[in-house]
Amino acid sequence: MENIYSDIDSSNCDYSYDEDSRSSTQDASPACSVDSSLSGMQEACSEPQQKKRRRGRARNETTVRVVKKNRRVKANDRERNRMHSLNDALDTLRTVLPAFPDDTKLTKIETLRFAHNYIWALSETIRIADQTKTKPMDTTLLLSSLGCVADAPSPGSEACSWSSSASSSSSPSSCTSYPSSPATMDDYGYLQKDVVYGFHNFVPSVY
DNA sequence: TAGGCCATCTGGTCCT
DNA sequence: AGGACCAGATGGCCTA
Repeated sequence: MENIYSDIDSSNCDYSYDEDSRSSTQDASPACSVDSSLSGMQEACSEPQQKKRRRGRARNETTVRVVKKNRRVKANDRERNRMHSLNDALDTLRTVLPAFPDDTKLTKIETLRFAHNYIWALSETIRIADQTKTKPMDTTLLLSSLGCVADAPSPGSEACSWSSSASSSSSPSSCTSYPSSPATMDDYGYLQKDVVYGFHNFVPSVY
């Protein structure tokens, strides 16, 4: 990607990033040390030799560059914080999702898909519970409604697998193909977890 | 070593 | 004008 500051005369003050260290944030250091506040950048980079030539115009150009650079650095900082907050939200989301036995951290896309399907599963649970209000709660029925085989063991057993006749109730649009879901999630390959149980069967969202 | 995931930078666009 | 949001590009790290 083109660096907007790459046209800066290196004999003057090289504000352009080192191409090799550009992407590493913390250690991404421009050739001319620039902190996020950019305070004192001009002073640190300007030299008496440069002050001599094309004084007025050069200073304007430099000022413009510094202003641009300042904005860019601030924008980068904001973007970094924005992404950090997004990651924090994902972490929070992970904490309310059932954990995998091997404690493997879900990737971002896995977290979103899992959450999506988990919500749908819980909604189905509520729906079935409402339907059977007059009867005592039946775990087997719930599991069946969630797509697990009728004789599925309790969550925690890896024997719980998708049934080919899952609930016909309305589900999120991306889940409409659940009834035709494969017996094993490996067929989708969305999540390469060896041990999947209970609600984890909902991880392989059909997108 | 290839591929997946991730963090970061960057410029464009939209919104306030 | 400046901030938020977004998507593309890039490079590092890790794993099969």
